[in-house]
Amino acid sequence: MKNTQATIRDLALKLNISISTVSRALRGAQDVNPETKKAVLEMAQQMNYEPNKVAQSLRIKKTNTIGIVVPEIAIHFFSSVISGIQHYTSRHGYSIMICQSLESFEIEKSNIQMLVSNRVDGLLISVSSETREYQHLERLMEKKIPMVLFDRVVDSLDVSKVVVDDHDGAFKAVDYLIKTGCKRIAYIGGALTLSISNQRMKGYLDALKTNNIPVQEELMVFCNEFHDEPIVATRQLLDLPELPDAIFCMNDPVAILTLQVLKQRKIAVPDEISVVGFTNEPVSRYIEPSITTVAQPAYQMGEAAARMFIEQVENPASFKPRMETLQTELIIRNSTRRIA
Amino acid sequence: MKNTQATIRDLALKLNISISTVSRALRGAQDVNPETKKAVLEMAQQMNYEPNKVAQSLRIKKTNTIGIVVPEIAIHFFSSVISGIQHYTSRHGYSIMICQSLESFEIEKSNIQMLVSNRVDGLLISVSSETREYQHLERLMEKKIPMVLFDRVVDSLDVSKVVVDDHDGAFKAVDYLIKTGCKRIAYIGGALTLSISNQRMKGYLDALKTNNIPVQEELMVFCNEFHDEPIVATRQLLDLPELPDAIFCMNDPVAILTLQVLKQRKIAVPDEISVVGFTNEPVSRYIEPSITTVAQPAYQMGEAAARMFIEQVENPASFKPRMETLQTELIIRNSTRRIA
DNA sequence: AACCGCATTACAAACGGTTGCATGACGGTG
DNA sequence: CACCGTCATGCAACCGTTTGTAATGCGGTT
Repeated sequence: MKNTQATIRDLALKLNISISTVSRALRGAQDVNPETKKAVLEMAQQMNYEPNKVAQSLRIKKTNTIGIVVPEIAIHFFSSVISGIQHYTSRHGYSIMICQSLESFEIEKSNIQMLVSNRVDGLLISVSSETREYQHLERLMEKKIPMVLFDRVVDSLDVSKVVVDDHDGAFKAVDYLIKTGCKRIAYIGGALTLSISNQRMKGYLDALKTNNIPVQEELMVFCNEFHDEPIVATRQLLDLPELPDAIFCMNDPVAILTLQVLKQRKIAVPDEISVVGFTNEPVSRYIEPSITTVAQPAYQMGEAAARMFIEQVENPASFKPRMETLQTELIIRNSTRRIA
Repeated sequence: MKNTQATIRDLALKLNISISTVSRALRGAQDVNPETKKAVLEMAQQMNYEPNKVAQSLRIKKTNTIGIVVPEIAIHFFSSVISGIQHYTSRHGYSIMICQSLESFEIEKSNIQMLVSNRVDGLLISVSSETREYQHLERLMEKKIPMVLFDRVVDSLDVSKVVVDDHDGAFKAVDYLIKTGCKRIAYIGGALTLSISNQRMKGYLDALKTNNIPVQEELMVFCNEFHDEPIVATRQLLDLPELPDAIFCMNDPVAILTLQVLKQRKIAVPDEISVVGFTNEPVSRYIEPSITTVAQPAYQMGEAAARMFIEQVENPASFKPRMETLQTELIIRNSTRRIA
């Protein structure tokens, strides 16, 4: 943003024509003499002119920038989603501005405020695990700022969403565990305020029900964060009078911690206890034992969210919020027994 | 960017005072009556006013946005660097705009152009592996746009840089291998156009030299990408008349591929061949065997780059480009033998 | 010669802020 | 009473574009 940057006015001065003509020439308008146009383009090239998007944005009231809020960028799942978003939006001329909430509600709010202040054309958001009020999102809706929620969505809001079929993913995982002969299947989940936690738990419960296995309250534990609590949770399960024969973890990081505790206690996986994760983080493939997990199509989720967003901005009148559900895939590895 | 957003003019109208007074009140200027100020702030609150940063940026010629270009966001190392950058810059009021080059020179150029067009206050760049001309960066320097290169830097340019002591890291790794008794140590590296490849190779060579081990050309192979070529490279090494007793890989992904080939060929690690990686990706800790690797302080690198950048923008006159070198740490795991 | 239509170009007003300078009111001073 | 400094506020220009509308020139008609 230095004075070294040429402006449209500089070009006009040099060529001795008006600013508006230069502007029209640059954007290839119809009613400008081919020769003038040529001269302008050459001069632009020569003076190394770069259009000032800030001025453009102000004038046309559109920044061609989209704001993204994720809990943490360094989590593989989210950076993959972002990749997907970027792949799609960049081809439509959008830049992206990224913020991390670091799972803090306050930071999430200020992130959004900042993005709105920067007049992004819309927002793609995955809410923090701390978020349980939604006025900040409702305000966006009032202001008619296009928004798409992904992965960590808010059920009660009538906005566009892209999610994974968490219920089905969990169901498939637990159903598989049962087919391998497991009967006492435990569940380590997240706070039920998060829709995904809820869905995964329901999938777990439904799989039990479908297979006529009674639900045991003692086999269900919940964590608010996924660094320390899962360790406590696992120990709690292992201290039960009767051991579980499988543990379904709500995501891979939890599964990894669970495996560590099992290793410490010298419990054989999968012979004594099977473990299943969720997400298919790259690690889960390489860890010993490799983890059976429910793969989420992160990149595709990003693309889908981006697609919905673009539809929405290009067609604000006719667009109706909708929810898109992506399917998961159960990836069978070595932390579970084989089907007999 | 809808008409639903209140402007400073709307506030002025409502309060029946001038635009400039509102502006001054909002930014807490000195010479505005406390009461007026209070009224303005209240009205702003009430009307849900959000300053338009686009207009601000245009006027003050500063966007408080910084552009980042990385090869790929979904690589843990880079997303960690970005985390570090964001942590530091957000506290200084900067937003970040992120682009991925996907290791393509052309995309890298267009990324940079786009960011310049958006008038970011500066750029933090890690160049693509394809990049071997630097006019696009030189142009930035001519335009006096602050820039900091990190990790994948360009030696020949006189700009600020943050790197890891690749030479030392490689040296420590190879030296350790030698201390564990290895004598025929192979190296799988990247294209020497990348400064980091170069430095790591030199570290390898110097470690051999220091320990009076002759360099064998046949033990050094180079890859242009890290998905398929490392597999070929490893096989090539294993087909030598005399097997190596260690392989030093230029990064963890290569090490993982190497381990796979070794597993296929049923060669015991580390008993027959030791393997060392570089970067300390999270996977390398969990894979079997866990990989001895040279840890790079990614997050700190981001912070350092951000710090240098801020210094530069806040103090453009006195700032001199400099290079900051961060130290690595050798993390010993199970892919190498113990020191006797 | 006056007029018209057409292609091309210039003018000027926005967009939403910031900021130097002028203005006005007011109390104090000589 | 004229003058002055201070405080608070308003005016207007500006940032770099876009765009509706007016102006210009010109060849062709009547």
